[in-house]
Amino acid sequence: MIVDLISSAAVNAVTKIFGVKVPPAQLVVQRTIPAFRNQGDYSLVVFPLLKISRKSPEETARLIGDEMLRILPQVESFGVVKGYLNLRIAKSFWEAFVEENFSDAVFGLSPVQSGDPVVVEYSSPNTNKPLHLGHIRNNLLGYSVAELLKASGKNVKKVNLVNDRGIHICKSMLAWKLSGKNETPESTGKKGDKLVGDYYVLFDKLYKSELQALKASGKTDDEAAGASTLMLQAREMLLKWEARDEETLSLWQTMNGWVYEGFDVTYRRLGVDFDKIYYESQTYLLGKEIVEEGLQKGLLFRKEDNSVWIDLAAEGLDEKLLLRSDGTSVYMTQDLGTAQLRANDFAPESLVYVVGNEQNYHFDVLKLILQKLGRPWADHIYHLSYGMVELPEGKMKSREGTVVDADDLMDGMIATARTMTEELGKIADLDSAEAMELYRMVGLGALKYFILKVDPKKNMLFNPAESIDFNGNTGPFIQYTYARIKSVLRKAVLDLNDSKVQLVSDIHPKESDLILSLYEFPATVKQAAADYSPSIMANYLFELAREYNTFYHELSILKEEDPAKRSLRLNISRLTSSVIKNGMALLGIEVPERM
RNA sequence: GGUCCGGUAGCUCAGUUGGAUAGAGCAGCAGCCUUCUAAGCUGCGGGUCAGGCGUUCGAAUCGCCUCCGGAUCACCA
Repeated sequence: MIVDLISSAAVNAVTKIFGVKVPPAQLVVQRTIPAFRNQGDYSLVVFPLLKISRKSPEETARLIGDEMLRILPQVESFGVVKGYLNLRIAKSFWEAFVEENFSDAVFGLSPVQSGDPVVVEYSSPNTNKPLHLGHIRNNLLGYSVAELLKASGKNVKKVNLVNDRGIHICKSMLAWKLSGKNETPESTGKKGDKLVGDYYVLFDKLYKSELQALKASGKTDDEAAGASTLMLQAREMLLKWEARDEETLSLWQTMNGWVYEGFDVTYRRLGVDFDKIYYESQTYLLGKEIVEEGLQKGLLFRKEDNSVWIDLAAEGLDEKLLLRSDGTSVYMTQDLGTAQLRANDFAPESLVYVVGNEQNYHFDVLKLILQKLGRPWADHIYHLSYGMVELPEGKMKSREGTVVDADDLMDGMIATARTMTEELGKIADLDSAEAMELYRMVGLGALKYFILKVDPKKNMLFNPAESIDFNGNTGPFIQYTYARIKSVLRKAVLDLNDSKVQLVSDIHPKESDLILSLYEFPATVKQAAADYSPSIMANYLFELAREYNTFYHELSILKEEDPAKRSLRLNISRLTSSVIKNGMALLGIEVPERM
């Protein structure tokens, strides 16, 4: 990297001039701000060196600049503003960069390594609840982070953990049994996950009216809850399930099967996938074994009522329950089992959990328990904690019907993309299948970009009343830029073989801005992966597209007379297109050849 | 109350390990299609970076305090 070259050359220069070897960390090299781009491309901040040089900032910068010019052939000239040494990188360096990479279809992407895998868990749905906007954020983040890690050279395994058992699942089963009239996805035409979700809601409704009736007959809240026959039946059903009762298991399998079919449809549309799917019904028993192990090691303790706990007061946390008094497992028990299973399955380098920030405490505890149990891999558990998606009136609540359904939202985005595209009327010659494909790409591109451009750890706002934009800092803007480049490239087939880039004249500022940005793509991939932050990639791509558009507007490409310039611009265009395509793919966003 | 995370333009958001005059988009106003795709480009207006104190040559960024918002502290998941 040129930044590293500059940095180490500066260290040598300082050593030579002032006789002091400074740590490279003290030297800040950054892209020159637009106001001084006439002086250089990268800037060295010399303020930290004043104590050593004991000269004015300008004088210090000049001395270092002179020496840099001598020892670093990539530096062509320099300028000084206050304590900033602005270095102009030689034209030949950029020419060589473009020439080397313009046709590299995987520029900036590292080949996947075969080392120990990074296991990324995301999605993790509850089979009672159809996917909503919050899940969309989770899925997009998880998918994108996994792709970014791959692109930075990691061996990545994407896994999903399905929350398929427990009292809540019994509730929807019970409601269906009591008043389902044998409805199926086929008989109703409903998506399986929606059908089951409806029964979950129905249970809640029936339960509430039962409570109402009990309270009307003079019972207190607690008494009513205790007397509820519905809740009693749900508990009985859970016991039957744990006892492997055939009829219960069969209903459970049938209804979960409907849900999985429904989820698959949504996952496919979202474009996310998994290498392995775990089910809590298959991990909770292992969790119980781990609790047993903890008891034997004296790490956990049993209360008089038979419940099992861990005391984390020394770590500043509370006592935490690991097994109920009736011996059944809780959330934490299952997650212990799941983590162990994953460690057994993959011998992973690290375990990444994409889970909302409401569970920060849970993951602190999970990691701590596993560490105390002596699992060395527990040190490499990382909770990628992301913020909630809020509506103008606050958090989404399934109970209050304020959730934004994932399928509905995607339908809406695609419909808007269609309206918009038809109004613009540029693709009248596409057949209907191609057109539908374009609407899908653009609609989903807008949605995905809207979500991924925000820093994961921050809460974000979604206002259903204002539709997601298609202009400005949006997915479609970047897709449009791609389609625009491809249009130029289609018309330039012959010129593209001309791969030699040798300019007689200077590089235009718009060209060098763009090249500079392209040059930074590989580092951006690494940065985004290291920070688990797709938003870094999203914002980079927006800047790149914006720079391309100003470049496109100010300079002609195909009509440029000078063949060397034409060739350079075409090659820059081609490289920009592949960076956009590859970068967007890391966000799970497709780009159209035309739009 | 304890712990954690936020607070940047009217709105939605960027802002790398502290670096130059804090940036985009939307909304508003004014321009640009007989010329490679106008989902674009150019310009204008818009800021006490919640507030205060401190560290530093230099603070939106680091530390302390205060205010505001959110999450969490369940024999729910």
